[in-house]
Amino acid sequence: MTVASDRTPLDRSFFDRPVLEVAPDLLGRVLVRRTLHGPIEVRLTEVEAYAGEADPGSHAYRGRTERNAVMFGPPGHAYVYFTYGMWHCLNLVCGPEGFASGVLLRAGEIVRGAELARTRRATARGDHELAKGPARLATALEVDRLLNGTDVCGGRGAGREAPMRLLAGDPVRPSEVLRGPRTGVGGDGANHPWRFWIAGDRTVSPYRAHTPRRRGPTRRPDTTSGRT
DNA sequence: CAGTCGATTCACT
DNA sequence: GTGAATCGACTGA
Repeated sequence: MTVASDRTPLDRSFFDRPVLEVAPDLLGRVLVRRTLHGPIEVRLTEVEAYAGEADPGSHAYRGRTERNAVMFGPPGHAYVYFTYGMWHCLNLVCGPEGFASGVLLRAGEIVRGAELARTRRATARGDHELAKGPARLATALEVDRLLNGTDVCGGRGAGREAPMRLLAGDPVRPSEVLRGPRTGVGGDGANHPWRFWIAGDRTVSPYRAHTPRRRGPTRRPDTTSGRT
């Protein structure tokens, strides 16, 4: 018998803890995304922690920039970035403020609004693939840079109108949580086991090691042909 | 200011 | 398993 998911919104104190404590605690929680066409809800099954300016794998490494500014702000806000010229990824900022930590939401199970999600994720072969991967999750939830900085704890008055909220859901038992190295992270940041996922869940994305960019001859404009 | 490459995904061999 | 797609942030000169 399945216990009904707890729809109590999580408040800011949930995020105002060390990121390595928050990350595994996010598994089984439910993120509600309110779109123009209706709500989409995802039960988080895979996350990764990024731990401050000293973490070589983090966008916050080497300090604050315009892009990563949200990570340096208060916990409970969304850090959304654009990558590979076509994808968005969604993070939730953790405490303490100024430490620049965040949790990348890597995968989840769409538990409401699958039809809506499917319109943006037409190539998904099954519902379990709708949010199987960080860019897929952001796409399924219609998350883009406009949501960067969004308060997911919904301050006063933001309640029902908030574009994103995090609900208590059904946190998983520690015995169900596995951890390992972060996906796609290279260099000195590769070895920390800061990726957390729910054991045996089909919506968890496959691990991939960092793939260094193929170094080819740089194609520069051919100045030896054409008119001179 | 130009070069490099990314917390990825998809099509194809 | 390999390579392309695609653009903007970041870096170093």
